[in-house]
Amino acid sequence: MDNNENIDLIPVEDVLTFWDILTPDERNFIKNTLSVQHFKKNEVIQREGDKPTHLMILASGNVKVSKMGTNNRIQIVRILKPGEHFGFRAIIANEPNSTTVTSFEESMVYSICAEHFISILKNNNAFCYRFLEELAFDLAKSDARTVNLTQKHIRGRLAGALCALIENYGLEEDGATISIYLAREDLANLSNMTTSNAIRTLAIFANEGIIALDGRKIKIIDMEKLQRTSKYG
Amino acid sequence: MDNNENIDLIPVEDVLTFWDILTPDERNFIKNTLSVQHFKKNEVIQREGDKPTHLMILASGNVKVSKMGTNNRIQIVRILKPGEHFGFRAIIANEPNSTTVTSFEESMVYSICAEHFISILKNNNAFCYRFLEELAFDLAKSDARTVNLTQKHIRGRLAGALCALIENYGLEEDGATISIYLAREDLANLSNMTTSNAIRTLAIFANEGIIALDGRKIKIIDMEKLQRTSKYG
DNA sequence: GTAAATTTGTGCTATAAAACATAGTTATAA
DNA sequence: TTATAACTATGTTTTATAGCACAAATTTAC
Repeated sequence: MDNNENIDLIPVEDVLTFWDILTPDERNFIKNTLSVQHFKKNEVIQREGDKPTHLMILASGNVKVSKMGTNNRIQIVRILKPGEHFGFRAIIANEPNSTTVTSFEESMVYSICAEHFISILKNNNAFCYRFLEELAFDLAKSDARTVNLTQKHIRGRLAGALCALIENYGLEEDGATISIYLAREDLANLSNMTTSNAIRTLAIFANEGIIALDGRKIKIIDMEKLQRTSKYG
Repeated sequence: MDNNENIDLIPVEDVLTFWDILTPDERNFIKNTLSVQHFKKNEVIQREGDKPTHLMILASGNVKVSKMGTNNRIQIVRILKPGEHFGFRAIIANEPNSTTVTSFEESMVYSICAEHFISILKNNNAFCYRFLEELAFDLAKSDARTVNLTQKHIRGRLAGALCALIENYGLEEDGATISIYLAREDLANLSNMTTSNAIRTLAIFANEGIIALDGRKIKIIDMEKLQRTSKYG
C-alpha cells in the first residue's frame, strides 16, 4: 500500500485550487514543506477540541466533518471531496478545532503548516480573498443546513441529504447511482435522525419508486420526486 | 425623530471596528461616501434573495438575522448589537442575500457601498484578514447552533437561547435582567419551537425558580440551573 | 472456514412537541 | 375612550419520531 501511495498521488499543482494565485516563491516554499499523509477507512484525521496545526487538502478519498452533540450523537456538518480544504477555520479563528474530520474511505491528505498558511494569508491579498470567499460560501451553507435540519420532517431531511450528496459527488456512468456509498448510520447523522429511521425511510422511498437500493448503492429512479420530497416531505 | 437622529448618532470612528486598520485615504473615502439610515421597529433592512448592495454596520438598536424555512416558519440565525456588521457575506460570495435582516427596535445603520467595500478588501490585506476572522467565528457559531437546535429538547433549546442572549447583550444594572426584551415569538424563532411552547416553557422555568418574568423582561434567578438546563434539558 | 462483530431491516411502544382551540391581556389606532 | 389588533397564556388532541427489542444479513477477524 505504501508503494501505491506514490503511484496514484495527484501532484500538488492539480489539487491545490489556490495554486494559480501563489507567487513563485510561495510555490517553491509550499512544495518544499508540504507533507502527505495516508489514512485508512474510518480514521480520525483531526479531532474536535484539539489545537489545529495544519491547513489540510484532501488529495484523494472522501472525508466527513462532524460535531459531537448531546448523548454522543454525531452530527455530520459537511462531507469533502478531493481538492477541498479543511482545518483552516480554526487556524484563522485561532481556536481549537470545532469539528472532527474522519475518513470514509482510504484517503490521502496534503498538509501545510499553520504558521506558513497564516503567513501567506497575511502577505498575499488574493490568497486571503480566496479563503474569504470560501468561508462566505460555507457560512451560507451552514445556515441553510440549520434551517433544513430543524424545520423539515424525516422524509424531507433524508431526501435533502440525498440531493446534497448528488450535488457534491454526482452520479456514476449509469446516470443514476450516487457516486458515494455511505453507511446507513452516516446517512442518518447527515440527516439528523436515528439509523433505524434512515433505514426505514430509505425502504419507503424505494417502495415509492423514488430510489432503488443495492447494499450501500443508491440509485435515483425519480429525481423530480426526490426533489419534491426534499421540499415538501 | 429626524432631529434626534443627529443628536445620538455615534461617530463612525467609534462604530467601525475596523477603523484602526484603514489607511488615511480609505478613512477619508469612507467618511465621504458613508450613508446613514434610520429604521423603525420591525422594519426589514435587507431581504433574503435580494442582491446585496452595501456592507452595513449597526450603529444603534438591535436587529435579527433570519431565514425563511418550510411553511413560512422563520429561523433566527443570529442577533446583532451595535458595532456588528451584516450584508457582507453575500457581497463576498457574490450571491443574493441568504438572510433577512429586521430591526427589533429603532435602529441606526451606517452603510458602505458594496463596490467600495470589495475594493478595500482587495487592496488592504489587514482589512481582508479581519473579515476572514469574522467569518471564521461566524461559521463555528453557525455549526454549533445547528447541533444545539437539532439535538436538544425544548427545555435545552430555550435555556440555550437565553444563555446566548446573556452572552451577547449582558445583564442590566441589577445583574439579573437580560438586556434585551424580545417577543415570545422571536424567542421561539430563535430556539426552533412554536410560540406556544416558548411561552409554556418560560412559565415552567419561572415555576422552577430558574427565571422570573415581568412582561418581556426576563430576570435570571438561578444562573447555574439555567446553564445545567441548557446542557441537559 | 467458522465465529464474532457489525450493519441492515422491521415491528412496537413511549413520548416530545406540533397543531389546534380558546381565552385573557396588553398595545395600537381611530 | 373605545374598538381592534397583537401578544400572551394554557389546556387538549394528534402526530412524528426516538427508543427499544430482536432478527437477518453481511463483513471482519481469527
